[in-house]
Amino acid sequence: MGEGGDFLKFHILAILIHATGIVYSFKGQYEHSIDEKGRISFPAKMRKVLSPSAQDRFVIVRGLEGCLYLYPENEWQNVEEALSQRANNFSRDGRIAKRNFLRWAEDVALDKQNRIAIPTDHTAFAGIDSKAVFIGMGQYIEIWSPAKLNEADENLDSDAFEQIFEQVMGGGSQTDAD
Amino acid sequence: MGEGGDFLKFHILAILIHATGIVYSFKGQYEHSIDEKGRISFPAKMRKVLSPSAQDRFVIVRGLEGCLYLYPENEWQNVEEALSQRANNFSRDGRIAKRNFLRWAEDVALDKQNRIAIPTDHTAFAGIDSKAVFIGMGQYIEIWSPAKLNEADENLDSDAFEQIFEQVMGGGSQTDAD
DNA sequence: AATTTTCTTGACACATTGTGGCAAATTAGG
DNA sequence: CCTAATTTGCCACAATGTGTCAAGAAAATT
Repeated sequence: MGEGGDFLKFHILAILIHATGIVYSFKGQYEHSIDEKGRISFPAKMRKVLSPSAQDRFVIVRGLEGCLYLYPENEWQNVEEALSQRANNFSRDGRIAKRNFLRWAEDVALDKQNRIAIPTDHTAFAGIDSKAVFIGMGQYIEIWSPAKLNEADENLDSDAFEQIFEQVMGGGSQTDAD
Repeated sequence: MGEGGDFLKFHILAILIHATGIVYSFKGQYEHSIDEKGRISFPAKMRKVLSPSAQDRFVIVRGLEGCLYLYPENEWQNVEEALSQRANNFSRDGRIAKRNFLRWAEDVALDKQNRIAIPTDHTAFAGIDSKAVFIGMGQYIEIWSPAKLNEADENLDSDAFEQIFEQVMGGGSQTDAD
């Protein structure tokens, strides 16, 4: 009952939020377990940050350093735009770049229990078996195997980190102007 | 399906998608096997992205780097337009390009089991025998022999690729409301 | 501290997809 | 015509993907 009505409400809300320029961003870290079919529940706190225009749909893609990137549908459009600007089909390098982006990109969606099914290609690539870590990265989310994440942490040069930290935090005042 | 609410949902969704400019495009990679008659099943996830105006019909043509290009019918029209414009502007090279593109173009269509029959000319050209790989490239699809694809991968300059990757993936955050 | 609500996850059932084998239909050649 | 070769369609099985339910854990509320 009233499903159509709720749906309509939902999208009117989406339009309003879009119009008023409210932008949420992902943050925090959450470790969840994956079932044998590759399904993992999406962190509730991240779901609250999801723009309704994403419609609970994502694109998952191979990332750098052996992790996966999860883009809400609405954000992914920006990626595709950037991609078509950077990588045109008329140059060989452009085609190669485009191919190697898109070939590892797939649509995923939240199910009724708020889980996403990570394709087996991607779990294999990221070395994920029974557990995975979601890390909020602002406009997108990284998904890591706990083991690989530890490795990456160990490789972190803490001096370099402090430097970056200071640079970013020092300039923070102008970032929120919309 | 076939319920009133779903019908409504579908059409509201269609309108929203149109309004927000969401354009589906092919992505992902799928390896399927070919039977001895050259038939290969079209990836289900790509079928979901197909515009109804394509009517399950495609044009298959020799591509660059030894692979095949598969264009949905509706998209092929744009290709022909672009071709005739280029042919006019750059007379001799344009004519050659046009001729060598069109002469290897053939119509294919999904059969009732959602397979396409790749002409033997084309499988021979692409070096495809028992397996083939579909790669979504946005507006069209590439079809590769697994062996040739591996070769092509080896030509990928991974440093250059990471650079492009960062540019494209990072570009999402700054974009304002449309 | 007790109760309610939400979240996570295991378990199960069912739907879809990919593929091989085989039959029917169509085409081509003698 | 009749036969051979090719194309197209159909069925069935296995594997995978998807949907649902419900128990337990965690968090929030009273």
